[in-house]
Amino acid sequence: MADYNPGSIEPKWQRIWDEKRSFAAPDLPDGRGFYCLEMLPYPSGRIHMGHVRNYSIGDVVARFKKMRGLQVMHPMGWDSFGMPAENAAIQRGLHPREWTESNIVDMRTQLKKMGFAYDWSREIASHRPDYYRWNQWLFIRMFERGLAYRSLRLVNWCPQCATVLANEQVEQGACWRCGTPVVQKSLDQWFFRISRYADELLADLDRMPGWPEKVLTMQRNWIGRSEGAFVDFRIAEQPEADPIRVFTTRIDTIFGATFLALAPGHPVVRSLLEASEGRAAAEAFIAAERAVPVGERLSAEREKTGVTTGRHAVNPFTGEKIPIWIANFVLMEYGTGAIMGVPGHDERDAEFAGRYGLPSVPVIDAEGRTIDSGRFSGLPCERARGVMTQWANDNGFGEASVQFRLKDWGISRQRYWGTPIPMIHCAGCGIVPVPDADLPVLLPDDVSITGAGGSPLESSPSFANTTCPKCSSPARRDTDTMDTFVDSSWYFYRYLDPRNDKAPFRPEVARGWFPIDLYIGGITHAILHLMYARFFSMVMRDIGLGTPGEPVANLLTQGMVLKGGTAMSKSRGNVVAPDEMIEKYGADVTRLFVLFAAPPERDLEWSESGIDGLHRFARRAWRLLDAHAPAIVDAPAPSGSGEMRRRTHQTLARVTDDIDRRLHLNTAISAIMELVNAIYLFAPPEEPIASRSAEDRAALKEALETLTICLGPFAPHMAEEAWSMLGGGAHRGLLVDHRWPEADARLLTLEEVTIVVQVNGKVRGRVEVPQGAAETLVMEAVRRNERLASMVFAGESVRVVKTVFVPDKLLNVVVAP
RNA sequence: GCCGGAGUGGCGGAACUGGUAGACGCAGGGGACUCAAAAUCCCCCGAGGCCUAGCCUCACGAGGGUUCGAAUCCCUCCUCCGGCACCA
Repeated sequence: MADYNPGSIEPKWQRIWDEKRSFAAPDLPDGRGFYCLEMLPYPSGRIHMGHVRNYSIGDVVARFKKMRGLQVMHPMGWDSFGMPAENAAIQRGLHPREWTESNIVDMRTQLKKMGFAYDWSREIASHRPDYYRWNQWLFIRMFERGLAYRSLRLVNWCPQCATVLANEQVEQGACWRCGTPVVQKSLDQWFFRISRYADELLADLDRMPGWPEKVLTMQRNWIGRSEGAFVDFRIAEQPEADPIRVFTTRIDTIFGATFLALAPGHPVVRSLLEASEGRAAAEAFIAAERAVPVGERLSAEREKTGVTTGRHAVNPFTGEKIPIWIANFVLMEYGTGAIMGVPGHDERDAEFAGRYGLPSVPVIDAEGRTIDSGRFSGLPCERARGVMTQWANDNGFGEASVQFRLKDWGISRQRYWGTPIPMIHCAGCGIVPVPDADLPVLLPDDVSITGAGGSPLESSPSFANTTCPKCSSPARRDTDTMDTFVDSSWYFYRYLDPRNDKAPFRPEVARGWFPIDLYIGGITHAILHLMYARFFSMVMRDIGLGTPGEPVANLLTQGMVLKGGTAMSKSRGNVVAPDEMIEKYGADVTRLFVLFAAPPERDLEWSESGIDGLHRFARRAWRLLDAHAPAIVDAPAPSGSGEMRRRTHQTLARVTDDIDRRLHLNTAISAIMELVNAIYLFAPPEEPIASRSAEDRAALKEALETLTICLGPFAPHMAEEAWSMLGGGAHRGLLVDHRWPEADARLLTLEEVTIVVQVNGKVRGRVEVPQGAAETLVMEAVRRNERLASMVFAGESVRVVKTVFVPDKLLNVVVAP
């Protein structure tokens, strides 16, 4: 008799799994592979409860699939480039590399203490040259295909972080990291042409049943496809100049256009204003707009203001001259930066027109047909759009067009702790990629990291100064680094071939393991990371790396771990440290709690009494196993069909289905709890089992073994210890290598079943009948039941209208007075 | 505003394909063991009512509908959470 002591059994089994390389995955699966992936952590220093939850969910699935006989790929690594390392360097004078490496050591130790079944031989870390070298290699391949390009662009600039932010990193006009309002700045930047894949990224979403609807919707919104048309408006005062092109989704309302509006940054503005008396006022307006931070500029609440140019556009459909305005609500970033204003059918245009006294002309009637639209009058809107677009096309002043909200991905960062962009700027040759043979371009060490603006790499002469690979004359390296989202966009391929120094990975391993069977991570990555990961997979496919277009077959977005209703965070002081929980309860109980307290996709409220409950359960299960194991080690296989056996197989069936099909890990655990309760009643630990019948002992052995197997994925250490006790010692194989059994279907059904009897749909009683009994037999039983019979067969007063019979479950008798 | 998700006991949550609403756990109550306590084990635990060994009525955000039967399907509405949002 030994108390449940996780402090001793957990390290013991962790060591044994490690020594036996229990979780090593083959480079290539033999056709029965399962890739179970969890989002890799940033090595901030400590594992938090969110990690524990995320990785516990994945670990249950990985261990279960392995026991099911699949070859499981379950790797772990580090998303180890990023700003916190630089901040630590500034604050503590540590080199980002030292800080990062030491955090990795600490966090790896913590993960190992949780007993996660990772193949640690595949561990990767994105800050190491053998990883980021392939970021550079991929960048150059993308450059060669026009997928990486340089462009001077107004960018989102965070004054606090002194860096450029992608649109995706701007949240309500503020920096996603520090919350500082973002401003506009014009900078030469590298971009990835994700827009080239917009159609594919969108279309695939309709064929991804393994992703949550929520995420699919978020991605659809983000891509923001809209169908419409370009229409060219000539400038009345400058008939020889290029016309102004607008984008509209409502060409059917063009007869109601009463003005044309340009974004303040539209390139035509300059020539338009030449010799215009409104020039001074217009330029003042444009200058004022430029000073407005991006976030404020894009806010829908902002008042719509503008200024007239004094020029006019000619509506190609009507020949009418309409005034050209510059308006703050027209965005250069979307469409053509120019719109036609239709106050009659667009709220924003109406607001603007109202302010400046521009007319409003309705051109759609109540039935949704065009009116006062010349030869196009009387058509339903939808049809009018097609006809009018065609007409514009035929006459050379327009064409159908599809616009996307999705912008190309700006990846240049003026930071130190990231992948150096492998490009060289030569005065004679222009922009030249670093030859593959010279990769990786290493991050230099002679850099002072101050946190001031600009790229830290510029402060390293040894880095910045180089020679042109083409002409050998002195040249300068690009001193920006890549957005760290690049690192995490393809890491899951590198796990498959982590030490390959010839290529990012071999195409055959990607083909063999992909797509990822289950990817688990936070909903916070629903857009950014998961969109980029899809994009990269498509790009790598097109480069010929053997990747599928869609890398992830099934996605699980797990909820947050809350305390007191809010996310755990240092600033709120409501953080529960996983270490302390392991110390106090052990890894198994910690795992059980985070899995039991809520279904995986929902938020989970941390509760001290809740974890106590799971601790109680673990000890309870342990007492049973510990008390009975010696007496039933040699028990034979059971042959009967008693209640204990039925409960055992029922539990096995439920747990199997809950993990395999439903991913309802909380109900799987509750099923195991029910089995423990049932075994307690069948064979309390304090009553010796030796005096019971052989069949009882056999049934108990089966129950305890099944309990142990079911506990395996959830509380693996305790289960492994119990497994060795039930096998009479360590000489039987490990539980992690044991085959997960099938429930015996014959034992799942009862000989006698309880049929619910309803009268007019209300439950009125129950009758016992043999399993599979026909309706007539059930009716007989009802007739024998005094109470039910009085309701159903009360002579003249009631009449049975019909019956509804569900075999082995329910009989509904419909009666009328 | 548009799009998604969700509303079930004191609490976390079950109820999968329309078929006994509240599994399992927490909190609470009672009992057993104990000199006592802790630990442990067993039982009770939605609300109201009555002719109180039992039975009835109500109850799954609100209201309607479909159905023999609805937490589950349909319609309308309310609330909360999340995403997008001057995107033409």
